[in-house]
Amino acid sequence: MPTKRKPTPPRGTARERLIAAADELFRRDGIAATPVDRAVGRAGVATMTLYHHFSGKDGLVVAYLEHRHERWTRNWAERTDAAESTMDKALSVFDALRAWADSGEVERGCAFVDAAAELTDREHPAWAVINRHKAELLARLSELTGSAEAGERVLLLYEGALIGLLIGHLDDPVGQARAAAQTVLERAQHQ
Amino acid sequence: MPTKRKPTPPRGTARERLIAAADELFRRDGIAATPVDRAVGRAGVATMTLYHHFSGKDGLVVAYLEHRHERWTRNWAERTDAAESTMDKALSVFDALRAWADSGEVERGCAFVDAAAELTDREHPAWAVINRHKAELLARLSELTGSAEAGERVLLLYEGALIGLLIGHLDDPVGQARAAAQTVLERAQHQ
DNA sequence: ATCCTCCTATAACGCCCGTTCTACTAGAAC
DNA sequence: GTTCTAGTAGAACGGGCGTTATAGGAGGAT
Repeated sequence: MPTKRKPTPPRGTARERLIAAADELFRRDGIAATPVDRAVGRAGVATMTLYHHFSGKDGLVVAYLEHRHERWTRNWAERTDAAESTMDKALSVFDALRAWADSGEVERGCAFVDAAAELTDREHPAWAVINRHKAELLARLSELTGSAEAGERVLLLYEGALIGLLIGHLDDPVGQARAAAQTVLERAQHQ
Repeated sequence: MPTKRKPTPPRGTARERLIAAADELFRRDGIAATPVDRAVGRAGVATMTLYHHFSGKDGLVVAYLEHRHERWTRNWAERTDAAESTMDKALSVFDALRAWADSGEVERGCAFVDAAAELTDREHPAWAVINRHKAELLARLSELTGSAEAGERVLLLYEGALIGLLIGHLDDPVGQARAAAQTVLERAQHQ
């Protein structure tokens, strides 16, 4: 167990710094457009260190997406817990998204949508993470809304909001999506 | 005016064949992952021909997106014209999308979303086409639904359906989005 | 017949990228 | 103090890509 190895780029193990650098660069510039050397330089480690910790660039991409998934899941769960009514819990995904967006994390939309668009080869190991992320999202939304159909429709609005954030052609995609979702849910329970 | 130059890859001018090849390859494999030589080979023209007709790969990307935009606009307009009620006209974007998807054009979602995710540099000339496409989409939807807000909400559902088609984690994203949009529009007019 | 335009064919240039090799270093564990 | 682990540094390999240069051919227009 190492106490501290290299204080140059201050905190964390080499592995953590690599993931943090990938998180920043893959998100901002895209996966294909980010050479491993740039991520390695940003993390302040040697090139070989990447290959000691991951299978290669693909492995780093997988770790990056898993890291995103964990952070997002945690962020969303906090919002769900903070909500009081059943309706607010079902809509908490939009509150989490707004907080995410306000913190500047989403200038470029959703990491998983971007990755899905970029990695056209479905055999790429990252697709397993993408599929898992979206499946868990749908499962949780179905649970919170009380029906698979309602969960699916809220998910559609959530993903529409993500595109709105990516392209930036709408004033307030998250607010509009939340309002539309509320309408959809009210209709679902009045019936 | 040439009558016919080269019958090897049967039809169209060199320019048209280049765009057709780009349309196929950029869509299937992604823009960055498609080398110009492959598009050139698919079109059955010489490499230099690409540079006679376009400013380079970027120019071909722009032409590719413009071509997509025109085809989509035509396809959608046909569905709108075929619809009878105001409601069906407002929802015709989903019928157009379903026809598009059934014809196998959308195995990988929306060309504009993919391009937006891939081209992280907003200065890329393709972004002008992306912005124009989404702006026209929103304007037409607002016109058909009768309000900017309703248009925006239908657009969110449309884009959610696109992501559903890209990732393939939903059974029937287009049908669910259409049904949710109908709910949203009914609520909008009862109020 | 000559010109002009469009297109072809091939090769090359310069650059970037993912990965690997080799040899080395510094601290922790024992 | 020796051993082990994790990391470092730098160079190199093999391959791919966008673009350009050169030289030439084929067909309609005049």
